[in-house]
Amino acid sequence: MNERAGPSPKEDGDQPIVFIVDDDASMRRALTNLFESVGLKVEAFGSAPQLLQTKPPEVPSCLVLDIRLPGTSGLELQTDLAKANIHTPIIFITGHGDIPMTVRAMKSGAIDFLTKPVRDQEILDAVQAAIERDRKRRDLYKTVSDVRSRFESLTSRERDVLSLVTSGLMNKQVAAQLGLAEITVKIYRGQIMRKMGAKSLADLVRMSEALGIRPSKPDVQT
Amino acid sequence: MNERAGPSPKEDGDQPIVFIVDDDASMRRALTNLFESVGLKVEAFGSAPQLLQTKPPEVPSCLVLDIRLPGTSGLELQTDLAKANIHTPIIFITGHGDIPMTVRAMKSGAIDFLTKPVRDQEILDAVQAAIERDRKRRDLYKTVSDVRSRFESLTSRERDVLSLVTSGLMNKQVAAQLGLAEITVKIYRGQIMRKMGAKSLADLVRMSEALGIRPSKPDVQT
DNA sequence: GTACGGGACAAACCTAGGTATAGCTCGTCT
DNA sequence: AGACGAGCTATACCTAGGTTTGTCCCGTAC
Repeated sequence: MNERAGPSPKEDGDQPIVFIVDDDASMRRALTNLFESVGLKVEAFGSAPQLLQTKPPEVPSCLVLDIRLPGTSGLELQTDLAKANIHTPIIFITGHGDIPMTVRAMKSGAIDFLTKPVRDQEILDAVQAAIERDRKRRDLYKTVSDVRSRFESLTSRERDVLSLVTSGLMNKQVAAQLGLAEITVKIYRGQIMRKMGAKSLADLVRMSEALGIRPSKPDVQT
Repeated sequence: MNERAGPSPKEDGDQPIVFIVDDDASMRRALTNLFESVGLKVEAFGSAPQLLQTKPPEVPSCLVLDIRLPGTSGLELQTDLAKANIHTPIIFITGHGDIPMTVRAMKSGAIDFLTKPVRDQEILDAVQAAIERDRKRRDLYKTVSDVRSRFESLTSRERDVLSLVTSGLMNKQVAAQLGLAEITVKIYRGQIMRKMGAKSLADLVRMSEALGIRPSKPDVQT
């Protein structure tokens, strides 16, 4: 069913995966067939703990959850995943949901909440949108965590200088604030540019924005 | 009921307003009393067109909408407001809502969706959260639109230079790309700094980020 | 103890950024 | 026609940014 023919090193490069969690085996089968019919990889589980035992996916993916699951409910699973810092987009499916449930799920970031019977096109669209969102989220995350790891390679003094420089101060002002000589700041600044991989001050400013190193305000003078 | 005593110039400085749209007069009264009891200003309407006739508020505010309204439904009103570029947070109240309605409302940005009977504390919390969100939205909007109006005072050449400078190019590189002399770029650059009210290149980069003037990527070299 | 890395600084040197003054063309508004 | 603003440039001058080479102190890991 799933066309994985053993340890083939290529092939699953960026192939998205749909995870299904539903206690109803016939539902799992139906959804699996549906998703595979449009070329998506699928992994299906009967309960929340089974899903949690697998390692978080490294490719764009989404979850299709029945809200009523034995043991951990779909909503609890959503909370647990959020706590575990796993932000795979979730699509809920429900037979007997109510409005407060829906609101809670949507407020917690669910991308859709479908009621049974689910039309094929409806859930395919939802899955497509969810995977697209996850792809974007992953792209952003990759960029930011790359910058963060560079930032962590800075010494504490270099970080001091970074934050003052990106806040717009001149070298001499940075030096004054840190009680250093201007030449020292210049040297640190060069080291920062190299370690951060920034080609220009503009790059550095953007990186520090991404890291959340804010000075005060998008400072404007009248 | 509404304690506005004529044209008093002070008093409504940043006083938030709750707008209510509900065709049930007794419900309007109950909600109005509830909100006023905690010191909130209230304006209540019986239908969507009545609300649309008033000018968009200039203070943090939120909407409390019954989803079933005569004529334009709550959901349609939400869409209309979005089209009119009015992004006041919306709290829906419903007696007989269903899940697809809820999902649609939440996907379109509603902050909450409550079912009757509504507990007092529940809706007060929702209103508080909505007003807080609107306050933040307004703050951000004010900052960005200030920057945008400065940007609009730039000549087209100045804008060219701005985008290349904030993308990290040196003056001579900007000059080469635009077919100008370096000195010309320097002079435009100075004019840009003055017109934009930027105290430093870092400021200018942040402003261009806020304006969505992106070069390509948070450019990193390995 | 010594080797190593962080932190700090200096002299010398070069490039980049930025201002003031002045002068030119071109199109448009009056 | 004349004034005006955008666009463009030059000379001259000054400040800010940035690298290289070399030196010193200190704490810690081996």
